[in-house]
Amino acid sequence: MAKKRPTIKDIARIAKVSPTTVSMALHDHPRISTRTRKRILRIAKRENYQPSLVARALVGKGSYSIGLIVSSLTDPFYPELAQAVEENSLQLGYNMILCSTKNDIGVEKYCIDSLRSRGVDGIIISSAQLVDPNVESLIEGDFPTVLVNRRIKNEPLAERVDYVVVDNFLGAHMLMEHLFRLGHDRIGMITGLLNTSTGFERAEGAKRFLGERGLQLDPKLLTDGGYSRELASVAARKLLNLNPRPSAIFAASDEMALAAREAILDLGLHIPQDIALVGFDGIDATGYRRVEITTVAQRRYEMGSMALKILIDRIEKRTPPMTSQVIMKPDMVIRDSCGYRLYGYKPDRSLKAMNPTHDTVSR
Amino acid sequence: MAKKRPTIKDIARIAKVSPTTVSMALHDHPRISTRTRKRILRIAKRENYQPSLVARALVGKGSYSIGLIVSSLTDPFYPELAQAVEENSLQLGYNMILCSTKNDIGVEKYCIDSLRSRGVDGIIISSAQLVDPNVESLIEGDFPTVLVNRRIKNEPLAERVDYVVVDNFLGAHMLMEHLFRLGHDRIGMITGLLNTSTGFERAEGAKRFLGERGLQLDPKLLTDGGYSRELASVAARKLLNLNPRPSAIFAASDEMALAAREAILDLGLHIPQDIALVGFDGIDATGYRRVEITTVAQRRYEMGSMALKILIDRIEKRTPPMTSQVIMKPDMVIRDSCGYRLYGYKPDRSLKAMNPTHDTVSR
DNA sequence: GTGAAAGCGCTAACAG
DNA sequence: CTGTTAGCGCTTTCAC
Repeated sequence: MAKKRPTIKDIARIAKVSPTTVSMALHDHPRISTRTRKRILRIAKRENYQPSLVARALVGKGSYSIGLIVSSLTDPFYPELAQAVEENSLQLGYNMILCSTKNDIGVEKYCIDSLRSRGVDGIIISSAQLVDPNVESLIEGDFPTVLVNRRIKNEPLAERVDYVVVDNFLGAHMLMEHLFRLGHDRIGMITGLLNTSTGFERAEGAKRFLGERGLQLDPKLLTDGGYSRELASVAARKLLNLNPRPSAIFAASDEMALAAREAILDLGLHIPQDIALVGFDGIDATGYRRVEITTVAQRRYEMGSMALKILIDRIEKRTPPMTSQVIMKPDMVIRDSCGYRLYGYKPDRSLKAMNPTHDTVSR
Repeated sequence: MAKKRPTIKDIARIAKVSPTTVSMALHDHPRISTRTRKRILRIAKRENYQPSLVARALVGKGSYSIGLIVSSLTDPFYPELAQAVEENSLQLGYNMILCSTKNDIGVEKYCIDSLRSRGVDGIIISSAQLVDPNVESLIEGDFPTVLVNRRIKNEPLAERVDYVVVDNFLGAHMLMEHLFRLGHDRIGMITGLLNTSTGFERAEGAKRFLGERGLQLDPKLLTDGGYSRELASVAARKLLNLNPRPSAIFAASDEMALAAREAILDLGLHIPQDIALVGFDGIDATGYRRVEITTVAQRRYEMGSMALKILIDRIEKRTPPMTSQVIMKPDMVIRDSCGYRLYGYKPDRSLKAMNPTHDTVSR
């Protein structure tokens, strides 16, 4: 039954001073003489005193805690992001409360409410939907919020919120161009959640690429993977049963690409000889030998660190409504799943250069 | 600047009752007439009132939050565990504060201190070391604590703490027996952290297996992988350069097995023809086609759920010092990395049966 | 049935 | 330099 820990009063009593003095000593307040401060610090340490952060939070200075909302740690995209947020939080004296929504907007609301009741100083959300009432009311209430990975669409709110995302249009474009230059015209697509910016933008990016070349996307080649392993698996099978079969599959996430890979291999088909495959995200597994899936990588740890930094700045420096929106450039990583190393690009397919790393827009 | 949310006083004022009444109405206290309760509830909802959990925590009823301490989410063993703890916590009205220690006992101390200052009602620790002063003082202070994955050794404290772990001795034994029956005598071992129960017990289990058969473990065949990808990689290379080369490698975790796999493949060797490989944990990647590593699987989600359940019971039912220690049986999953499907067991190597699922010891 | 008052642990005026 | 007082938002006796 948890022996209770000493309070500031206990220390005060032992040190024969007032709680105020103890409080100030603990905060290095100049008013307190060095001698008594030292004495108090010594006693506090001896008694194993730890100030109650809940009392501190109540009195109103902030709770030194933040919330992180993800879809699910089970999705390999998130752990590294969460790790980054956690490590950096701790570093700065904050704790991180983690919530997962499983992409359910109702759960998301519940999480946000809990977090706010808990008095967190800010929230990082990586599970936002394109139109997300929960996020909207956070912004409207001027509550310190940073979106990461997925952003919202609704103007004018979308302009007022900080975010760190990857350039999904560009990523999709790079991947499609890669496939196109390898000679693929009939590309099956397994989409992510289309009500999220990542899902929507990746699909849109792919379509635009085709559009620019006057190609149409056969609706049959568009299947819904919903960022789930299971859905992606059935989507892949659907694509593979098409006649004629697509010569390549573009999965909007590596998790789904991995599922597609199993489906392909199950049919006894070879990658890339029989069919090419690309993913999106750059999770570790795509790089394992004999897996070797071409993808577009996101620097997830960095994204988490940046999001946290932005949030803490917002909280501590009370920076004015100066929005910082970061759009990172994804890194193309070409592996064996499309046949580039085997065949190279077709000479008759033109190229367009892609470039730098990431850019920040502040205004 | 975060518009501030209504307090119980605001609601009281609007409803023209006292804060007491509001509080009781919110808690369905029988004293309050149904009519006024309804009215208050309605107003509370309209004003979007959410009780401050920090105030509630301060007043002493418990904070409805718990802490989860892991080594790092970056290690694929943990995300699922964390997800389980989080989901089930939320379900029960708790929030989860996540901390990662990177296996540093100092960081662990810092995490525990923060958590306690935050008034968490209990802590689940998956990163304990065999002798872990931080865990010890938690137990001594009778603070609700559940160990998961790794347990402590020090008697008598080790007897008094709740835990959920897998039978690492058995797991190692199963794996060794599998290799042995396939004809392997010269088995290289990449160990985990030997100052943790998992690392120690897996190594020990392997040694015992050998010992029972009158075989010695050549010290050269013992290398330290420290549960890190990088260390495991150099350990694997060391083993592979041995002359004669071991005919099999036993990695104490799947992460390390994956690293070993890369090293093996880098040398142009074939698995299992040139060398067999086994891991431990049952992470997803081991099951991908063309990866197919034989391993011993832990039900990580279930372990997380159980640990949480035990913790909450301890917190809410204030169950007396009735320790519940769960040792789960690992599940052997035979894949292609040892050649069983290719060659089968050698007839001259005897078998011993293994069995059920998990058992609970309560006393 | 309802309200007033005290207090959880801490901080921040305001006095001395 | 140090102590007294009040109050953060809520719950809980104890009166009415």
